[in-house]
Amino acid sequence: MIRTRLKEIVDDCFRAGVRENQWSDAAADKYTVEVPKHENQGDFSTNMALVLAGIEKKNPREIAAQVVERLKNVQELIERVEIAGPGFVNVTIKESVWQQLLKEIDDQQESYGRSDFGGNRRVMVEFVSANPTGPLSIGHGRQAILGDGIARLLEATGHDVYREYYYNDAGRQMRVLGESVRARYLELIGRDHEFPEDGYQGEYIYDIARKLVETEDQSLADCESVDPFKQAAERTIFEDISTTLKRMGITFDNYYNEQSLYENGHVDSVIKELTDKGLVYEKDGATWFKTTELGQEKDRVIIKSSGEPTYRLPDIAYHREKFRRNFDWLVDIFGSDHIATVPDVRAGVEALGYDSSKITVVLHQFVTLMRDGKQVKMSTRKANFITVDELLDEVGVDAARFFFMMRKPDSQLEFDLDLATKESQENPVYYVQYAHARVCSIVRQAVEKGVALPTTADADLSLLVEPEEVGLLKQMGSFPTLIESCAMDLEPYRVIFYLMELAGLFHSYYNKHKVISDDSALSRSRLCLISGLRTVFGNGLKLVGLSAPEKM
RNA sequence: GCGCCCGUAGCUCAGCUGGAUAGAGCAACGGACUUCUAAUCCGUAGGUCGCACGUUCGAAUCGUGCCGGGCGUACCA
Repeated sequence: MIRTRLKEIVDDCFRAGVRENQWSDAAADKYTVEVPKHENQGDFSTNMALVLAGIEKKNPREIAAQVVERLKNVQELIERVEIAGPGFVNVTIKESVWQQLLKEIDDQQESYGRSDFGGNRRVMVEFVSANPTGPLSIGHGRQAILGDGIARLLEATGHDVYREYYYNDAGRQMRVLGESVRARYLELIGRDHEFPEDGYQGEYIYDIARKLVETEDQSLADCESVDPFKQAAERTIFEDISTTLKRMGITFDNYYNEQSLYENGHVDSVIKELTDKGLVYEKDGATWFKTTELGQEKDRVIIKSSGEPTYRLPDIAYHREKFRRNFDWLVDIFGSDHIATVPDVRAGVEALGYDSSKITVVLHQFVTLMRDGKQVKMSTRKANFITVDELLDEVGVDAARFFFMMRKPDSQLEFDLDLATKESQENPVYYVQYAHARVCSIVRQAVEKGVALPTTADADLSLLVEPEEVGLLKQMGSFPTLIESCAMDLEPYRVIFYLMELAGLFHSYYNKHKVISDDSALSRSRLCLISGLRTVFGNGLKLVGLSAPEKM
């Protein structure tokens, strides 16, 4: 990676300055090497002189001059070094360095952009985790794509990723679900029934009940327990959910259920341990967790006076199990409505002797669905919501993935159905895919015209001197760095922005320059560039789970 | 009330953890297909970065206080 190599050179320069008492080493690790905003500011820029000047109380431009003197003598990589603005040192890289990048891409192919910097660390990504009370909603869709994007990034950077889906099958929600199914079942067989006040009203409840009538006939009419209804609902709904997820290309290594935490005694043992540590007490018939002793504002109920635990308790037990299962890093993807559980879980595992800093929580904001310029209001219980399945029917998998991933998690996501449905033009999904298809088309043309596809060895890469070509090379060269930083920050949306930018550069280039021409030497060089682009577009698209069509 | 997130072009959003002249896409307007796919390109226009102080060589970015929106603040998950 070119930036990394340059950073090493700049670091050497810094250390040499320290050795010769030009400056102290107080600025070590404080300065950066970055890509500047404007084109006339070189390929990379370091703020070392500015940082040093702040510490040493010296004139930044004077220090910059010293930095320049040192870098000037470096033969490797560097074409030109200059001082700019308040004291930036701008470095221009030799064109040949960019051109040689194509060899690297050619060698690495599918693995260009991948790295092993994760060191095979075992990381669990927990996401979706929707309770099986109904079809996946739009909000779950965002989470599914976000979590999957994060998982893919971590895989690409050498982490050992385990995807897990956690669901609550023990609580009140599922009981209400079972009661809702029972009511519909009784209704269908013509018995008296009372629909629960806060029951689930969706049409899918009838479907489940209808199935029960088919398989069980009237045998459940006088059944005391809701369990058969609950189980039937859970089974059917889960089938639906996993079908939907598969449609989006998402699979899990494991589904973990709350019930098992009770069956295996994990919940009890959490209570016991916390009690032993004096962090639990009884009040008003409920059991409380002394979170105030762990830095929070108030204590929290972990077992209700009814005897049922609150969500906190199994959540803590579950996270302790994650630690016990020997993961090095726990990534939780939650909707922002679940934010309240985060401090409780952290406090809980911390109290149980685990290092909560190994948990990273990615919270994402809500999705608002827009149709005809107006917001579509939704509620799961009332069942007037658009499911992920319906969305996929309407806009397709690629558009759904693209739109869900396009925004940073902190922002509310406005999903414009009209825009995503549009088959063309304004729809940004096609912009990137079209770039890939175009690249593939050029390759096809070359083959048809009998132009042998060159390897980087038998092309003169020094012919790639057009500004658009060098610009493309630079963008292609930053791909591996980008993937690493996206993975580290758990931000798949930036991959989308990168690809859009690369596509923009390519489309401009395409409109201005001909790849296959009478000049066979030039054609060969440009075909190498095109072939590199195909690799980067293909790798990038696949990395975020989008298809890379060869024709459109 | 308190906690977290958001506020940047008419709309939807970037802005790489404090840098150099504020960036895209869409919408608007004007151009480019006998030439590797026009699902594309080129150009024009569009801004008190919510407001006000503060921190410093330098702030959209950091701090404080307001304003506006979202989500929490359950013996719901």
